[in-house]
Amino acid sequence: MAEFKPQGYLRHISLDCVVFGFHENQMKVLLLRMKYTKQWALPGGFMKEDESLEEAAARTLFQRTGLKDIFLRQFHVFSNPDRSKFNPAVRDLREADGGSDVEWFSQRFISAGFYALVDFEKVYPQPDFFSDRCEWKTLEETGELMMDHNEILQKALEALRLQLSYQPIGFNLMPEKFTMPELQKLYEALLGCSLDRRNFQRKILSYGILNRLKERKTGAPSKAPFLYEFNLENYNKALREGFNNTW
Amino acid sequence: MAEFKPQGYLRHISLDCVVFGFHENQMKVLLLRMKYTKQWALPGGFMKEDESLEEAAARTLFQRTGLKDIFLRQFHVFSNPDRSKFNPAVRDLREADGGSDVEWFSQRFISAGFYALVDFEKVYPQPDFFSDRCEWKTLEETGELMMDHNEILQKALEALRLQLSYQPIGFNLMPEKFTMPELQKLYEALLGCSLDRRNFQRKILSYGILNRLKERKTGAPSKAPFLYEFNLENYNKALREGFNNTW
DNA sequence: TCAAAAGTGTTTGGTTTACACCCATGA
DNA sequence: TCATGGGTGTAAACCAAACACTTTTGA
Repeated sequence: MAEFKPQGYLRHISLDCVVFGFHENQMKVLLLRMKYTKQWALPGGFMKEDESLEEAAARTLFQRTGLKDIFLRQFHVFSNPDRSKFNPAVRDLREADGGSDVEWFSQRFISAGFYALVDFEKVYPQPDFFSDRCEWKTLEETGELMMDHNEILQKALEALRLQLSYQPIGFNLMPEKFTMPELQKLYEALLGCSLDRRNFQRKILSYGILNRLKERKTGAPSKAPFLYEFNLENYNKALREGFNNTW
Repeated sequence: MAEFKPQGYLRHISLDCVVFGFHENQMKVLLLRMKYTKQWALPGGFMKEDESLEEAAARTLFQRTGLKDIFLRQFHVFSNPDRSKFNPAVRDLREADGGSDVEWFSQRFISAGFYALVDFEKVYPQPDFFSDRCEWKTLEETGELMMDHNEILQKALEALRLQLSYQPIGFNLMPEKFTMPELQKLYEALLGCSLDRRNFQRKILSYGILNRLKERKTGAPSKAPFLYEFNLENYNKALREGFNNTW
Protein backbone atom coordinates (compact mmCIF):
# COMPACT_ATOMS: atom_id res chain seq x y z
CA MET A 1 0.00 0.00 0.00
CA ALA A 2 1.46 3.30 -1.09
CA GLU A 3 1.76 6.12 1.39
CA PHE A 4 -1.31 8.30 1.78
CA LYS A 5 -0.87 11.92 0.62
CA PRO A 6 -3.43 14.42 1.92
CA GLN A 7 -3.20 16.64 -1.17
CA GLY A 8 -6.43 16.69 -3.09
CA TYR A 9 -8.57 15.38 -0.26
CA LEU A 10 -11.27 17.31 1.56
CA ARG A 11 -10.52 18.31 5.11
CA HIS A 12 -12.68 17.22 8.05
CA ILE A 13 -14.51 14.53 6.12
CA SER A 14 -13.88 10.83 6.26
CA LEU A 15 -15.83 7.67 5.75
CA ASP A 16 -15.85 4.30 7.45
CA CYS A 17 -17.12 1.10 5.94
CA VAL A 18 -18.61 -1.87 7.70
CA VAL A 19 -18.06 -4.69 5.24
CA PHE A 20 -20.29 -7.65 5.96
CA GLY A 21 -19.70 -11.14 4.65
CA PHE A 22 -21.24 -14.50 5.45
CA HIS A 23 -19.15 -17.60 5.90
CA GLU A 24 -19.62 -20.89 7.69
CA ASN A 25 -23.02 -19.80 8.94
CA GLN A 26 -21.66 -16.69 10.59
CA MET A 27 -21.70 -12.99 9.88
CA LYS A 28 -18.21 -11.61 9.42
CA VAL A 29 -16.81 -8.09 9.31
CA LEU A 30 -13.67 -6.97 7.54
CA LEU A 31 -11.21 -5.31 9.93
CA LEU A 32 -7.75 -3.77 9.73
CA ARG A 33 -5.06 -3.92 12.38
CA MET A 34 -3.18 -0.67 12.91
CA LYS A 35 0.57 -1.08 12.48
CA TYR A 36 1.76 0.42 15.72
CA THR A 37 -1.07 0.49 18.18
CA LYS A 38 -2.27 -2.95 17.03
CA GLN A 39 -5.84 -1.80 17.47
CA TRP A 40 -8.41 -3.21 15.08
CA ALA A 41 -10.41 -0.75 13.00
CA LEU A 42 -12.96 -0.49 10.24
CA PRO A 43 -11.65 0.21 6.76
CA GLY A 44 -11.94 3.93 6.16
CA GLY A 45 -10.98 6.56 3.68
CA PHE A 46 -11.17 10.16 2.61
CA MET A 47 -12.88 12.10 -0.12
CA LYS A 48 -11.15 13.47 -3.15
CA GLU A 49 -12.15 16.90 -4.32
CA ASP A 50 -14.03 15.60 -7.34
CA GLU A 51 -15.77 12.64 -5.71
CA SER A 52 -19.04 12.02 -3.98
CA LEU A 53 -19.01 10.12 -0.70
CA GLU A 54 -20.37 7.08 -2.49
CA GLU A 55 -17.57 7.18 -5.03
CA ALA A 56 -14.99 7.59 -2.30
CA ALA A 57 -16.41 4.63 -0.40
CA ALA A 58 -16.44 2.47 -3.52
CA ARG A 59 -12.83 3.42 -4.28
CA THR A 60 -11.76 2.66 -0.71
CA LEU A 61 -13.48 -0.70 -0.75
CA PHE A 62 -11.98 -1.61 -4.07
CA GLN A 63 -8.57 -1.08 -2.50
CA ARG A 64 -9.44 -3.21 0.55
CA THR A 65 -11.29 -6.04 -1.18
CA GLY A 66 -10.49 -6.02 -4.88
CA LEU A 67 -14.21 -5.79 -5.63
CA LYS A 68 -16.08 -3.32 -7.81
CA ASP A 69 -19.83 -2.64 -7.88
CA ILE A 70 -20.20 -3.44 -4.23
CA PHE A 71 -23.60 -3.07 -2.57
CA LEU A 72 -23.07 0.04 -0.46
CA ARG A 73 -25.39 2.12 1.70
CA GLN A 74 -24.71 5.14 3.86
CA PHE A 75 -26.46 4.73 7.17
CA HIS A 76 -25.28 7.41 9.60
CA VAL A 77 -22.87 10.29 10.04
CA PHE A 78 -20.72 10.25 13.15
CA SER A 79 -19.92 13.78 14.20
CA ASN A 80 -19.26 13.77 17.92
CA PRO A 81 -16.68 16.52 18.52
CA ASP A 82 -14.53 14.15 20.58
CA ARG A 83 -14.50 11.22 18.20
CA SER A 84 -11.14 11.99 16.59
CA LYS A 85 -9.33 12.70 19.84
CA PHE A 86 -7.44 9.46 20.05
CA ASN A 87 -6.82 8.70 16.43
CA PRO A 88 -4.04 6.11 16.37
CA ALA A 89 -3.15 7.07 12.81
CA VAL A 90 -1.48 10.11 14.30
CA ARG A 91 0.75 8.02 16.49
CA ASP A 92 1.37 5.54 13.71
CA LEU A 93 2.48 8.35 11.46
CA ARG A 94 4.89 9.72 14.02
CA GLU A 95 6.45 6.30 14.35
CA ALA A 96 6.47 5.68 10.63
CA ASP A 97 7.96 8.73 9.02
CA GLY A 98 8.54 11.24 11.72
CA GLY A 99 5.24 12.98 11.33
CA SER A 100 5.12 14.56 7.90
CA ASP A 101 1.32 14.52 7.70
CA VAL A 102 0.53 14.43 11.36
CA GLU A 103 -1.25 17.77 11.19
CA TRP A 104 -3.67 16.48 8.58
CA PHE A 105 -4.56 13.38 10.56
CA SER A 106 -4.91 15.38 13.75
CA GLN A 107 -7.89 17.20 12.32
CA ARG A 108 -11.35 16.66 13.59
CA PHE A 109 -13.14 14.31 11.20
CA ILE A 110 -16.83 13.90 10.55
CA SER A 111 -17.24 10.37 9.31
CA ALA A 112 -19.95 9.01 7.07
CA GLY A 113 -20.74 5.39 7.90
CA PHE A 114 -21.39 2.98 5.05
CA TYR A 115 -22.21 -0.65 5.19
CA ALA A 116 -21.30 -3.00 2.40
CA LEU A 117 -22.62 -6.46 1.64
CA VAL A 118 -20.25 -8.71 -0.25
CA ASP A 119 -19.76 -12.29 -1.30
CA PHE A 120 -17.23 -13.54 1.24
CA GLU A 121 -15.49 -15.81 -1.25
CA LYS A 122 -14.74 -13.02 -3.68
CA VAL A 123 -12.88 -10.76 -1.31
CA TYR A 124 -9.10 -10.47 -1.25
CA PRO A 125 -8.40 -8.50 1.94
CA GLN A 126 -5.70 -5.84 1.57
CA PRO A 127 -4.30 -3.78 4.46
CA ASP A 128 -3.87 -0.05 3.89
CA PHE A 129 -0.90 2.19 4.65
CA PHE A 130 -1.66 2.32 8.37
CA SER A 131 -2.36 -1.35 8.91
CA ASP A 132 -0.41 -4.56 8.77
CA ARG A 133 -3.33 -6.96 8.56
CA CYS A 134 -6.76 -7.07 6.94
CA GLU A 135 -8.97 -9.92 8.07
CA TRP A 136 -12.47 -11.19 8.48
CA LYS A 137 -13.74 -11.42 12.05
CA THR A 138 -16.97 -12.82 13.38
CA LEU A 139 -19.12 -10.40 15.32
CA GLU A 140 -17.94 -12.04 18.53
CA GLU A 141 -14.28 -11.73 17.64
CA THR A 142 -14.27 -7.99 16.94
CA GLY A 143 -13.36 -6.95 20.47
CA GLU A 144 -12.53 -3.34 21.27
CA LEU A 145 -12.07 -1.33 18.11
CA MET A 146 -10.32 1.95 17.42
CA MET A 147 -11.98 5.25 18.29
CA ASP A 148 -15.77 5.02 17.95
CA HIS A 149 -15.70 2.11 15.56
CA ASN A 150 -17.60 -0.18 17.92
CA GLU A 151 -20.45 2.33 17.84
CA ILE A 152 -20.26 2.52 14.06
CA LEU A 153 -20.37 -1.25 13.76
CA GLN A 154 -23.31 -1.41 16.13
CA LYS A 155 -25.28 1.17 14.16
CA ALA A 156 -24.48 -0.61 10.91
CA LEU A 157 -25.89 -3.84 12.29
CA GLU A 158 -29.05 -2.10 13.42
CA ALA A 159 -29.46 -0.46 10.02
CA LEU A 160 -28.88 -3.76 8.27
CA ARG A 161 -31.41 -5.64 10.40
CA LEU A 162 -33.95 -2.92 9.84
CA GLN A 163 -33.42 -2.92 6.09
CA LEU A 164 -33.63 -6.68 6.02
CA SER A 165 -37.27 -6.60 7.01
CA TYR A 166 -38.45 -4.43 4.17
CA GLN A 167 -35.89 -4.91 1.43
CA PRO A 168 -34.31 -7.99 -0.09
CA ILE A 169 -30.78 -6.85 0.66
CA GLY A 170 -29.56 -10.01 2.35
CA PHE A 171 -29.02 -11.69 -0.96
CA ASN A 172 -25.98 -9.56 -1.65
CA LEU A 173 -24.15 -11.68 0.90
CA MET A 174 -24.77 -14.90 -1.00
CA PRO A 175 -22.78 -16.42 -3.85
CA GLU A 176 -24.44 -16.56 -7.28
CA LYS A 177 -26.00 -19.92 -6.58
CA PHE A 178 -27.16 -20.90 -3.16
CA THR A 179 -29.62 -23.19 -1.45
CA MET A 180 -32.63 -22.24 0.61
CA PRO A 181 -31.14 -23.63 3.84
CA GLU A 182 -28.02 -21.52 3.26
CA LEU A 183 -30.10 -18.39 2.83
CA GLN A 184 -32.04 -19.26 5.94
CA LYS A 185 -28.81 -19.57 7.91
CA LEU A 186 -27.94 -16.05 6.83
CA TYR A 187 -31.23 -14.66 8.03
CA GLU A 188 -30.91 -16.52 11.29
CA ALA A 189 -27.41 -15.17 11.83
CA LEU A 190 -28.52 -11.63 11.09
CA LEU A 191 -31.65 -11.74 13.14
CA GLY A 192 -30.19 -13.79 15.94
CA CYS A 193 -33.03 -16.30 16.12
CA SER A 194 -34.01 -19.53 14.45
CA LEU A 195 -36.74 -19.66 11.86
CA ASP A 196 -39.10 -22.33 10.67
CA ARG A 197 -37.66 -23.81 7.51
CA ARG A 198 -40.98 -24.28 5.75
CA ASN A 199 -42.41 -20.87 6.58
CA PHE A 200 -39.13 -19.22 5.69
CA GLN A 201 -39.11 -20.79 2.27
CA ARG A 202 -42.72 -19.82 1.61
CA LYS A 203 -42.10 -16.23 2.59
CA ILE A 204 -38.90 -15.80 0.61
CA LEU A 205 -40.36 -17.39 -2.49
CA SER A 206 -43.44 -15.19 -2.22
CA TYR A 207 -41.23 -12.19 -2.97
CA GLY A 208 -40.70 -13.63 -6.41
CA ILE A 209 -37.07 -12.62 -6.63
CA LEU A 210 -35.55 -16.08 -6.87
CA ASN A 211 -35.24 -18.50 -9.75
CA ARG A 212 -35.05 -22.14 -8.84
CA LEU A 213 -32.43 -23.92 -10.93
CA LYS A 214 -32.52 -27.44 -12.26
CA GLU A 215 -29.36 -28.19 -10.31
CA ARG A 216 -29.18 -29.41 -6.77
CA LYS A 217 -26.37 -29.19 -4.27
CA THR A 218 -25.01 -32.66 -3.54
CA GLY A 219 -22.40 -33.86 -1.07
CA ALA A 220 -24.33 -34.10 2.18
CA PRO A 221 -25.76 -37.35 3.50
CA SER A 222 -29.28 -36.05 3.05
CA LYS A 223 -31.66 -35.07 0.31
CA ALA A 224 -29.94 -32.71 -2.14
CA PRO A 225 -31.43 -29.21 -1.90
CA PHE A 226 -32.22 -27.14 -4.98
CA LEU A 227 -29.96 -24.27 -5.96
CA TYR A 228 -31.43 -20.82 -6.47
CA GLU A 229 -30.23 -17.65 -8.12
CA PHE A 230 -31.59 -14.12 -8.13
CA ASN A 231 -34.08 -12.92 -10.57
CA LEU A 232 -32.23 -9.63 -10.99
CA GLU A 233 -35.13 -7.86 -12.64
CA ASN A 234 -37.61 -8.63 -9.88
CA TYR A 235 -34.92 -8.06 -7.28
CA ASN A 236 -34.35 -4.50 -8.46
CA LYS A 237 -38.06 -3.90 -8.54
CA ALA A 238 -38.37 -5.14 -4.96
CA LEU A 239 -35.42 -2.97 -3.92
CA ARG A 240 -37.20 0.08 -5.24
CA GLU A 241 -40.63 -0.70 -3.92
CA GLY A 242 -39.89 -2.47 -0.65
CA PHE A 243 -41.81 -5.33 0.85
CA ASN A 244 -44.40 -4.65 3.45
CA ASN A 245 -46.77 -2.03 2.22
CA THR A 246 -49.01 -2.10 5.19
CA TRP A 247 -51.69 0.61 5.56
CA MET B 1 -30.56 38.15 11.75
CA ALA B 2 -26.97 39.08 12.41
CA GLU B 3 -24.40 38.63 9.69
CA PHE B 4 -22.85 35.21 9.43
CA LYS B 5 -19.13 35.02 10.24
CA PRO B 6 -17.28 31.93 9.01
CA GLN B 7 -14.76 31.98 11.86
CA GLY B 8 -15.12 28.98 14.09
CA TYR B 9 -17.09 26.90 11.61
CA LEU B 10 -15.89 23.72 9.92
CA ARG B 11 -15.10 23.98 6.24
CA HIS B 12 -16.87 21.84 3.64
CA ILE B 13 -19.63 20.72 5.96
CA SER B 14 -23.15 22.05 6.06
CA LEU B 15 -26.56 20.78 7.02
CA ASP B 16 -30.02 21.27 5.61
CA CYS B 17 -33.24 20.78 7.50
CA VAL B 18 -36.58 19.74 6.13
CA VAL B 19 -39.00 21.03 8.75
CA PHE B 20 -42.38 19.37 8.50
CA GLY B 21 -45.54 20.73 10.01
CA PHE B 22 -49.19 19.79 9.64
CA HIS B 23 -51.89 22.41 9.24
CA GLU B 24 -55.37 22.44 7.77
CA ASN B 25 -55.05 18.80 6.79
CA GLN B 26 -51.92 19.38 4.76
CA MET B 27 -48.23 18.69 5.19
CA LYS B 28 -46.20 21.87 5.17
CA VAL B 29 -42.49 22.56 4.86
CA LEU B 30 -40.64 25.56 6.21
CA LEU B 31 -38.80 27.46 3.46
CA LEU B 32 -36.65 30.56 3.19
CA ARG B 33 -36.55 33.00 0.30
CA MET B 34 -33.08 34.17 -0.69
CA LYS B 35 -32.78 37.93 -0.60
CA TYR B 36 -31.40 38.53 -4.04
CA THR B 37 -32.09 35.55 -6.22
CA LYS B 38 -35.56 35.14 -4.67
CA GLN B 39 -35.14 31.40 -4.84
CA TRP B 40 -36.74 29.34 -2.10
CA ALA B 41 -34.51 27.10 -0.03
CA LEU B 42 -34.46 24.79 2.94
CA PRO B 43 -33.17 26.22 6.21
CA GLY B 44 -29.53 25.28 6.52
CA GLY B 45 -26.53 25.93 8.65
CA PHE B 46 -22.96 25.12 9.46
CA MET B 47 -21.11 23.30 12.17
CA LYS B 48 -19.14 25.00 14.90
CA GLU B 49 -15.85 23.45 15.88
CA ASP B 50 -17.17 22.10 19.16
CA GLU B 51 -20.54 20.84 17.97
CA SER B 52 -21.93 17.60 16.62
CA LEU B 53 -24.09 17.72 13.53
CA GLU B 54 -27.15 17.14 15.68
CA GLU B 55 -26.29 20.08 17.91
CA ALA B 56 -25.68 22.29 14.91
CA ALA B 57 -29.03 21.31 13.41
CA ALA B 58 -30.85 21.96 16.68
CA ARG B 59 -29.16 25.36 17.00
CA THR B 60 -30.07 26.26 13.42
CA LEU B 61 -33.66 25.22 13.90
CA PHE B 62 -33.96 27.15 17.12
CA GLN B 63 -32.95 30.24 15.18
CA ARG B 64 -35.49 29.57 12.41
CA THR B 65 -38.44 28.44 14.54
CA GLY B 66 -37.91 29.53 18.14
CA LEU B 67 -38.29 25.90 19.23
CA LYS B 68 -36.02 23.78 21.37
CA ASP B 69 -36.05 20.00 21.76
CA ILE B 70 -37.25 19.47 18.24
CA PHE B 71 -37.68 15.95 16.91
CA LEU B 72 -34.74 15.69 14.53
CA ARG B 73 -33.34 12.85 12.44
CA GLN B 74 -30.48 12.73 9.99
CA PHE B 75 -31.53 10.84 6.90
CA HIS B 76 -28.91 11.26 4.16
CA VAL B 77 -25.71 13.05 3.25
CA PHE B 78 -25.65 14.91 -0.04
CA SER B 79 -22.17 14.91 -1.45
CA ASN B 80 -22.44 15.26 -5.21
CA PRO B 81 -19.33 17.21 -6.29
CA ASP B 82 -21.46 19.60 -8.34
CA ARG B 83 -24.08 20.37 -5.76
CA SER B 84 -22.54 23.65 -4.56
CA LYS B 85 -21.84 25.01 -8.01
CA PHE B 86 -24.69 27.45 -8.15
CA ASN B 87 -24.94 28.51 -4.56
CA PRO B 88 -26.96 31.73 -4.57
CA ALA B 89 -25.49 32.71 -1.22
CA VAL B 90 -22.36 33.63 -3.11
CA ARG B 91 -24.23 36.03 -5.33
CA ASP B 92 -26.26 37.34 -2.43
CA LEU B 93 -23.07 38.08 -0.55
CA ARG B 94 -21.55 39.97 -3.44
CA GLU B 95 -24.65 42.11 -3.64
CA ALA B 96 -24.87 42.57 0.09
CA ASP B 97 -21.45 43.57 1.24
CA GLY B 98 -19.14 43.42 -1.70
CA GLY B 99 -18.03 39.88 -1.10
CA SER B 100 -16.17 39.77 2.19
CA ASP B 101 -16.89 36.08 2.79
CA VAL B 102 -17.49 35.02 -0.76
CA GLU B 103 -14.54 32.65 -0.67
CA TRP B 104 -16.01 30.76 2.27
CA PHE B 105 -19.37 30.32 0.64
CA SER B 106 -17.80 29.32 -2.65
CA GLN B 107 -16.43 26.16 -1.08
CA ARG B 108 -17.72 22.79 -1.95
CA PHE B 109 -20.11 21.68 0.79
CA ILE B 110 -21.11 18.22 1.84
CA SER B 111 -24.52 18.58 3.40
CA ALA B 112 -26.14 16.38 6.01
CA GLY B 113 -29.90 16.24 5.56
CA PHE B 114 -32.10 16.31 8.66
CA TYR B 115 -35.81 16.19 8.89
CA ALA B 116 -37.66 17.77 11.75
CA LEU B 117 -41.21 17.22 12.93
CA VAL B 118 -42.80 20.13 14.73
CA ASP B 119 -46.09 21.39 16.03
CA PHE B 120 -47.10 23.88 13.35
CA GLU B 121 -48.76 26.23 15.82
CA LYS B 122 -45.66 26.64 17.93
CA VAL B 123 -43.33 27.81 15.21
CA TYR B 124 -42.36 31.45 14.75
CA PRO B 125 -40.62 31.47 11.36
CA GLN B 126 -37.48 33.63 11.23
CA PRO B 127 -35.50 34.36 8.06
CA ASP B 128 -31.72 34.13 8.27
CA PHE B 129 -29.08 36.53 7.03
CA PHE B 130 -29.44 35.46 3.42
CA SER B 131 -33.20 35.42 3.25
CA ASP B 132 -35.98 37.96 3.45
CA ARG B 133 -38.84 35.58 4.14
CA CYS B 134 -39.41 32.39 6.11
CA GLU B 135 -42.73 30.70 5.44
CA TRP B 136 -44.64 27.46 5.49
CA LYS B 137 -45.45 25.98 2.10
CA THR B 138 -47.54 22.99 1.23
CA LEU B 139 -45.75 20.25 -0.68
CA GLU B 140 -47.48 21.45 -3.85
CA GLU B 141 -46.40 25.05 -3.36
CA THR B 142 -42.69 24.40 -2.97
CA GLY B 143 -41.83 24.80 -6.66
CA GLU B 144 -38.24 24.85 -7.80
CA LEU B 145 -35.88 25.17 -4.89
CA MET B 146 -32.29 26.32 -4.64
CA MET B 147 -29.44 23.98 -5.62
CA ASP B 148 -30.33 20.34 -4.88
CA HIS B 149 -32.94 21.16 -2.27
CA ASN B 150 -35.76 19.54 -4.24
CA GLU B 151 -33.83 16.30 -4.08
CA ILE B 152 -33.22 16.76 -0.36
CA LEU B 153 -36.90 17.41 0.25
CA GLN B 154 -37.84 14.36 -1.78
CA LYS B 155 -35.48 12.11 0.14
CA ALA B 156 -36.75 13.49 3.44
CA LEU B 157 -40.30 12.62 2.48
CA GLU B 158 -39.30 9.11 1.53
CA ALA B 159 -37.44 8.66 4.80
CA LEU B 160 -40.38 10.02 6.76
CA ARG B 161 -42.89 7.74 5.04
CA LEU B 162 -40.66 4.78 5.65
CA GLN B 163 -40.18 5.61 9.32
CA LEU B 164 -43.89 6.12 9.72
CA SER B 165 -44.58 2.46 9.10
CA TYR B 166 -42.40 1.13 11.84
CA GLN B 167 -42.15 3.94 14.36
CA PRO B 168 -44.74 6.22 15.93
CA ILE B 169 -43.03 9.38 14.75
CA GLY B 170 -46.05 11.05 13.21
CA PHE B 171 -47.27 12.17 16.58
CA ASN B 172 -44.57 14.79 16.78
CA LEU B 173 -46.54 16.78 14.24
CA MET B 174 -49.62 16.94 16.43
CA PRO B 175 -50.47 19.43 19.19
CA GLU B 176 -50.58 18.12 22.75
CA LYS B 177 -54.23 17.19 22.50
CA PHE B 178 -55.73 15.96 19.29
CA THR B 179 -58.60 13.86 18.04
CA MET B 180 -58.42 10.57 16.21
CA PRO B 181 -59.81 12.04 12.97
CA GLU B 182 -57.12 14.72 13.08
CA LEU B 183 -54.39 12.12 13.46
CA GLN B 184 -55.90 10.15 10.63
CA LYS B 185 -55.80 13.19 8.37
CA LEU B 186 -52.09 13.45 9.08
CA TYR B 187 -51.46 9.86 8.12
CA GLU B 188 -53.53 10.27 4.99
CA ALA B 189 -51.62 13.38 4.00
CA LEU B 190 -48.28 11.66 4.57
CA LEU B 191 -49.17 8.43 2.85
CA GLY B 192 -51.17 10.03 0.09
CA CYS B 193 -54.15 7.74 0.41
CA SER B 194 -57.35 7.56 2.40
CA LEU B 195 -57.77 5.15 5.27
CA ASP B 196 -60.74 3.47 6.88
CA ARG B 197 -61.59 5.44 9.96
CA ARG B 198 -62.54 2.43 12.10
CA ASN B 199 -59.55 0.30 11.18
CA PHE B 200 -57.20 3.24 11.60
CA GLN B 201 -58.41 3.85 15.12
CA ARG B 202 -58.09 0.19 16.03
CA LYS B 203 -54.56 -0.02 14.72
CA ILE B 204 -53.33 3.17 16.35
CA LEU B 205 -54.88 2.31 19.70
CA SER B 206 -53.32 -1.15 19.55
CA TYR B 207 -49.90 0.47 19.83
CA GLY B 208 -50.87 1.57 23.32
CA ILE B 209 -49.18 4.94 23.09
CA LEU B 210 -52.26 7.13 23.44
CA ASN B 211 -54.29 8.15 26.45
CA ARG B 212 -57.91 8.97 25.80
CA LEU B 213 -58.95 12.04 27.76
CA LYS B 214 -62.27 12.75 29.36
CA GLU B 215 -62.60 15.84 27.18
CA ARG B 216 -64.09 15.97 23.74
CA LYS B 217 -63.57 18.47 20.98
CA THR B 218 -66.77 20.43 20.40
CA GLY B 219 -67.66 23.01 17.78
CA ALA B 220 -68.55 20.93 14.76
CA PRO B 221 -72.13 20.07 13.82
CA SER B 222 -71.49 16.42 14.52
CA LYS B 223 -70.76 14.11 17.38
CA ALA B 224 -67.93 15.52 19.51
CA PRO B 225 -64.81 13.35 19.12
CA PHE B 226 -62.62 12.41 22.08
CA LEU B 227 -59.30 14.13 22.62
CA TYR B 228 -56.15 12.06 23.00
CA GLU B 229 -52.66 12.73 24.28
CA PHE B 230 -49.46 10.73 24.12
CA ASN B 231 -48.52 8.25 26.69
CA LEU B 232 -44.94 9.45 26.67
CA GLU B 233 -43.57 6.42 28.47
CA ASN B 234 -45.06 3.92 26.05
CA TYR B 235 -44.25 6.20 23.16
CA ASN B 236 -40.55 6.18 23.99
CA LYS B 237 -40.64 2.44 24.39
CA ALA B 238 -42.26 2.08 20.97
CA LEU B 239 -39.67 4.45 19.48
CA ARG B 240 -36.90 2.23 20.73
CA GLU B 241 -38.43 -1.08 19.80
CA GLY B 242 -40.31 -0.30 16.63
CA PHE B 243 -43.61 -1.71 15.54
CA ASN B 244 -43.68 -4.59 13.17
CA ASN B 245 -41.41 -7.32 14.36
CA THR B 246 -42.26 -9.80 11.71
CA TRP B 247 -40.15 -12.94 11.32
C1' DT C 1 -30.32 -49.52 6.27
C1' DC C 2 -30.20 -45.51 8.89
C1' DA C 3 -29.70 -40.75 10.32
C1' DA C 4 -29.81 -36.29 8.57
C1' DA C 5 -31.96 -32.97 6.14
C1' DA C 6 -34.89 -31.33 2.26
C1' DG C 7 -39.46 -31.12 -0.45
C1' DT C 8 -44.27 -30.39 0.13
C1' DG C 9 -48.84 -29.58 2.34
C1' DT C 10 -52.45 -28.78 6.06
C1' DT C 11 -54.59 -27.05 10.14
C1' DT C 12 -55.24 -23.37 13.12
C1' DG C 13 -55.47 -18.98 15.04
C1' DG C 14 -54.82 -14.31 14.76
C1' DT C 15 -54.85 -10.03 12.09
C1' DT C 16 -56.52 -7.07 8.67
C1' DT C 17 -60.24 -5.57 5.70
C1' DA C 18 -64.63 -4.26 4.58
C1' DC C 19 -68.72 -2.82 5.95
C1' DA C 20 -73.38 -1.31 9.17
C1' DC C 21 -75.69 0.63 12.78
C1' DC C 22 -76.39 3.98 16.16
C1' DC C 23 -75.49 8.44 18.43
C1' DA C 24 -74.36 13.31 19.35
C1' DT C 25 -74.01 18.04 17.69
C1' DG C 26 -74.67 22.77 15.58
C1' DA C 27 -77.13 24.95 12.14
C1' DT D 1 -84.98 18.05 12.42
C1' DC D 2 -81.41 17.04 9.58
C1' DA D 3 -76.90 16.56 7.65
C1' DT D 4 -72.43 15.64 9.24
C1' DG D 5 -69.32 12.96 11.24
C1' DG D 6 -67.82 10.06 15.34
C1' DG D 7 -68.27 5.72 18.50
C1' DT D 8 -68.56 0.90 18.34
C1' DG D 9 -69.17 -3.92 16.53
C1' DT D 10 -68.94 -8.02 13.34
C1' DA D 11 -68.41 -11.25 9.33
C1' DA D 12 -65.23 -12.52 5.81
C1' DA D 13 -60.82 -12.82 3.82
C1' DC D 14 -56.35 -13.23 4.37
C1' DC D 15 -51.91 -14.34 6.27
C1' DA D 16 -48.67 -16.29 9.46
C1' DA D 17 -47.38 -19.98 12.83
C1' DA D 18 -47.14 -24.50 14.04
C1' DC D 19 -46.71 -28.82 12.69
C1' DA D 20 -46.41 -34.05 9.78
C1' DC D 21 -45.36 -36.89 6.33
C1' DT D 22 -42.59 -38.34 2.56
C1' DT D 23 -38.25 -38.41 -0.08
C1' DT D 24 -33.42 -38.44 -0.98
C1' DT D 25 -28.66 -38.93 0.12
C1' DG D 26 -23.93 -40.51 1.87
C1' DA D 27 -22.01 -43.28 5.20
